[in-house]
Amino acid sequence: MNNQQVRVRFAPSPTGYLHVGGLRTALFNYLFARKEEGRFILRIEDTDQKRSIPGAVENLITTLTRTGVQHDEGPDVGGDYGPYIQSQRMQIYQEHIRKLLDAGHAYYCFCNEERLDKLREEQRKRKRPPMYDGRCRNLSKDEVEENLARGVPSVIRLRYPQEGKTVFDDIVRGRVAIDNSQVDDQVLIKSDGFPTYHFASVVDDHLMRITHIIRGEEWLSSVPKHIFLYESFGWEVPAFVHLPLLLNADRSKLSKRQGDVSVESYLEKGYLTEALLNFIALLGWHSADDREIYTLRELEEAFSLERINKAGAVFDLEKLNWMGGYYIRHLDVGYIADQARPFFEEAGIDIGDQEKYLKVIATARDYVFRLSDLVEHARMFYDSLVFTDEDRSLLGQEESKRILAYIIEALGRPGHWSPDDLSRLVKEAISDLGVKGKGFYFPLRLALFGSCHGPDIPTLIDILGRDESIKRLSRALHSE
RNA sequence: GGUCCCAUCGUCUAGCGGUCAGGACGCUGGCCUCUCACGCCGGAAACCCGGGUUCGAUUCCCGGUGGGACUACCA
Repeated sequence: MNNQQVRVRFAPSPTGYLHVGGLRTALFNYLFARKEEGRFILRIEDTDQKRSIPGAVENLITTLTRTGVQHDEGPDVGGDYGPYIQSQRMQIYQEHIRKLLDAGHAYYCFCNEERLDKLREEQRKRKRPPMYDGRCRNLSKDEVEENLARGVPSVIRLRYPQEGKTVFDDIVRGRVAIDNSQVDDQVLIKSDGFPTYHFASVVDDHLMRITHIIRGEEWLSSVPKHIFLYESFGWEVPAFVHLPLLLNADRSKLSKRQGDVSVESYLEKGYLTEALLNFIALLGWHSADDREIYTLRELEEAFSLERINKAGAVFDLEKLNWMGGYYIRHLDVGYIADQARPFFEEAGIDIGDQEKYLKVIATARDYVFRLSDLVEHARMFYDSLVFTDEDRSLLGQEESKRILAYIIEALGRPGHWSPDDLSRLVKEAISDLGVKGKGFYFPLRLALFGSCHGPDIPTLIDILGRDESIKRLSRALHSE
């Protein structure tokens, strides 16, 4: 497969949402494809009828697209190797299982679930690995025909060799060897006629000309089955790349129950896709230098399979938060403002004044790590302020009143107030009134912003504008 | 239980025989500043254990321990 074009795929099952581990897998596939000028394919693995959820495919595509991890071929955009939804490929699986059956690499099995359960239970009790005992492995042709004719429910199993061992090379793990005696006669076709993952993915990966299988480490131990299938068909075996798992804080495989695992939920909370992607890229991959901040485009350039880590990586929310804040502060203000707009609309805040809105975002973004938090840090620029008794007591002091009155009077004078003018005004006020430090700033900030702590006074007045500032100061002055 | 995978600060990681074991998050001290936040500067913090190989092992090999994954007619 030397000069072949690189083709990789992300093959999620449509369970309703995109798992962050899935996004990481998708991202690494995507990055490798871009880096190698190959193709990134999206394939839907919906062979489990029970787990398929309506609308899940659309949602998956929407989310993937939102993050920028864009596929070149898939159910929505098509391609030369479709259909890209497995439930629409039943014919293909039927044809291929026939070949396996004819060649003796697969066989019908009529064991029912009850017998299988009992078998496994006993094996477990005897501390033997739970595996199919091969009862139907050597059924005569007649017996099979008869059972089929009688309509006995059946599955089709892989006739996996019981001797020898399978050795293969994984790009991140190196050489891996597994004894064939450890490998089960995996079900290939379920009693409902649908293929299992193992069968469908091998057939599709071959038919779709996949060159590198990049997926989670949980698949590592089933590679021998897959290799045996490729060889049974006489197909070339693709390269394997098993990614380290994403972990909970307790180092178990990342799962819900221990926090959010759906990409949608992070997006809903207002994490920027830029931050999420950058953060996730660093879970299991790292460049040789100390660089950690990358745009998607930069990742496409820097990525390589060789620098993928072997050990699992804990999904550390703290670091994601930091990165979220970093991106909110460093990306273009206008862009951040646009991205944040839906959150303000949802909160019912009128952000019609674009100039003011931009100034608000420019200030508020110093305080947050997600878009949704921007709302809470911007509220006081839009809503009328609510004072506590303690606030009133501070505002009611003589000195506070003098300060407020002074600024009200000054702002009331005709003319335009630039931020520089406002800084000058503050300095003059301090010297004229003979009050400084917190004694000066706290009442003012409280009156304008609703809190003693926050942005500096010129910034506040500049954002609010002269009229609103005077209004707030006056209200505070008469707040008793 | 069996098989496989993995093992550097709490977390993400750099390291590919000789380094004061580097960076980032978090924590922490300071600076900036009226305050908060941002930002900047500094600090504490790691090579799982035991054998080898070697002049010398975090690094190579073996064993142990620990953790994880898989062990379905789920993917």
